[in-house]
Amino acid sequence: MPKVSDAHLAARRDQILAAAARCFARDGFHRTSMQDIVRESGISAGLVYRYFAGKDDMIVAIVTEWHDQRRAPFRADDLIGNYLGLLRSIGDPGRRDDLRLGVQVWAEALRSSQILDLVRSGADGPRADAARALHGMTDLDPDALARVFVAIYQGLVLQTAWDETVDNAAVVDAVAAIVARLLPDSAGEELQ
Amino acid sequence: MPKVSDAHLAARRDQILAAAARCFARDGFHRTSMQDIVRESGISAGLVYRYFAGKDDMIVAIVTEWHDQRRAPFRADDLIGNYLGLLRSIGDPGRRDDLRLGVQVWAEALRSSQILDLVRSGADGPRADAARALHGMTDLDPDALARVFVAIYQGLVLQTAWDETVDNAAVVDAVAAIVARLLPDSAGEELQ
Amino acid sequence: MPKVSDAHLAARRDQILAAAARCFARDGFHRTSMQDIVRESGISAGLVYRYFAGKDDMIVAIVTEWHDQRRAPFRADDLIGNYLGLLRSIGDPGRRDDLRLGVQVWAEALRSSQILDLVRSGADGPRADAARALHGMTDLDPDALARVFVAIYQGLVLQTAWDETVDNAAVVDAVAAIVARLLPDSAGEELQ
Amino acid sequence: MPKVSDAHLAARRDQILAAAARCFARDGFHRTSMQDIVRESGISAGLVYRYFAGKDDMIVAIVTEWHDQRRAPFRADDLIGNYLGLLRSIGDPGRRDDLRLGVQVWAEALRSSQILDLVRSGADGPRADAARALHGMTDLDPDALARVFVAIYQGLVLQTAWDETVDNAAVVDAVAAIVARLLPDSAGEELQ
DNA sequence: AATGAATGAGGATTCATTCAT
DNA sequence: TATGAATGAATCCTCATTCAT
Repeated sequence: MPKVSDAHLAARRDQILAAAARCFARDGFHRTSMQDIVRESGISAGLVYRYFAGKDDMIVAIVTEWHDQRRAPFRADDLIGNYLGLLRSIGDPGRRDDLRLGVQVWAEALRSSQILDLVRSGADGPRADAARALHGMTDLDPDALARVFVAIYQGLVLQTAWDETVDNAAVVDAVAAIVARLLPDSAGEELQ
Repeated sequence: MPKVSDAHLAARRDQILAAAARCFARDGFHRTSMQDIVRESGISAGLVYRYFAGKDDMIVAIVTEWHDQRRAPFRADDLIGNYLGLLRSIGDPGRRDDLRLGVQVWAEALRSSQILDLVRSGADGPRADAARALHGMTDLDPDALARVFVAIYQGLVLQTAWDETVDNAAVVDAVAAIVARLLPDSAGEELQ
Repeated sequence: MPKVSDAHLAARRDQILAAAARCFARDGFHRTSMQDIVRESGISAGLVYRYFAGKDDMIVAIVTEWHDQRRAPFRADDLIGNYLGLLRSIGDPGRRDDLRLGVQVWAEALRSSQILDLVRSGADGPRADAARALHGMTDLDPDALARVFVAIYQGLVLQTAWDETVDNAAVVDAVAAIVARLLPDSAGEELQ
Repeated sequence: MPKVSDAHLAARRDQILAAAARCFARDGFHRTSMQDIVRESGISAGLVYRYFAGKDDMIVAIVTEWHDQRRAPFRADDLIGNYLGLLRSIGDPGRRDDLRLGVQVWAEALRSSQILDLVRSGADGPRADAARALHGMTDLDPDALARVFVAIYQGLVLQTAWDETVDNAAVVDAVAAIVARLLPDSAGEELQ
């Protein structure tokens, strides 16, 4: 009976992960010490290790969660609308830490094949979906075009992480206009 | 006191920076120890500290150099040609470490305002130049459009750093086609 | 408050001690964590502390029990037979952990005066008994001879703990022969 | 040129090993912290790790050195004299820590196969030599007899480690007398 | 100029023990 | 009685940096 509820366990885990995410977003993975996370989470060092085998394990958990939250777009039927919505969400002030964390994850993927696999599995699927959808909508290479759209997303994340004053709406409008000219047929039905 | 030539000093400095760049590209800034750099450079620890005040100073030097090498494009008169050339250079296998280092720098810019300033000063100028040049070439917002082109560059760097098998030529072709449709007037004179 | 029977309490205690003995025999006292014992015993950490004040207390309990089981020989009237039986028991495969634990106890006795007292009180009495019995049976110094016989026992324990393939029977035969030559009068009546 | 002499390096290493040996003899391997060794040696933590890869490596070095110092006896032509000299040396007050360390090593050999190999390789050779030499000197099983003599040595080490008041001379005399009766032919030439 | 030995604070992780349930 | 979540001091080890040579 001292065994606490699963909800409590899950909440604790989230508490640690949230604190870790804040730390990682602020200082990067390898300038964040476990003590930092302990302080930020208000949970003792020993307990953190009951939830995560170590720092690396926590990083993997963070990245996994990060990607789980970002799966939706690129998939649905309203591809372009979803994409533009995704771009728009980059401008949400509440997502600042999210963007920063994302950039740290990108860098970490270059060091850790495990992280790279997570990042790729989160990006390759949607990109392939997008490429498939682009078939027939344009005479340009659909795979290349999908890469370009992903690149725009990534670059905008980066620029916004660096500088929150980026005029997101203007960029989204520009991208929408580009899309409209590249895929004129889709404009009527798919643009929001 | 055997005073050595300035050329010798500069060569030493480059030797250290080159070794550091390899280490940083491989392991990131904060998973690279000074010992790693000492080993990789073949230069003693003590001497490294006569060229650089510390690790942070070395990171700044690396980033400064990294941006100095990337200044040219976006400036010249043949803006679009330069841009596409820049994109194309991402596919150069010899630049792999460069791309990886770049991604690490992006992440580090989120931690260090000094690095952020360097990164911004390296990006803002060209982007402003580009925006100015785009004035009159299109009815889209030039600033937003410039951001989009920078984003494409950044995203392509990231995707290529993760996966060297990216079909760079196809992406460059797609971007060229996009540019041609967005800026039809410029096509004749500026596209390579 | 569900007061349980004394038998239950004793069984619990033995369950913990048996698990601890296995752990200690395998890893030594100070490379065995309380968690190891918790795992091995299947009893919760909290409960372990209701039976033992702490790890040191458990070690004392283990050593006490270990010596209680080893008191018989050297005392009885058939001194030599008992001694040889004791040597023979070292070869019993079922006592492997016992031997290993014994060696750990010997080492621990060098650290803890409490353990040393236990070990000595377990050894000094029998040795004195043996010395007394040897009086008149030999012209050698009885105390020294008793020490030699104890040493043979200890060394054989050690060698067998290290290497279970030791030919115990051959060693016991050799010791019996030595005894027979040293104490010829006793041979007829006392050797098994 | 800041590279110090090999003699200095060796002296440093010995300084650390000597301090470690004192600590290990006092507290055992796993109750001695690296900080203890740092304090005892007067050498900084970082430097210790330039000489030894870690605690385990230091233990191995200690055990290796310990056995190197104990190789001589059992080998020479004057087997019995050497053996008795070895027993006698156990009583040397200056070797107290040595004995204590030895007992810790015996216990550690049960945990670490690397230590066990060292211990065995230090003991098996001499024992085999002794057994060979005993062939023809007695009608008892030479291998078993060799084991008994080794056991006497080990047991005497243990008893002396526990209690420095053991009357070593009396025990050595007793053992000499036993040897004289078991191996009467050898008495004249080999006993000291 | 150049070396690399030396430092000690700081890093991740484990552990004996306690306590709310 | 019994649980196991929770603690935080202590452990092993690494690292940026300095300094005698």
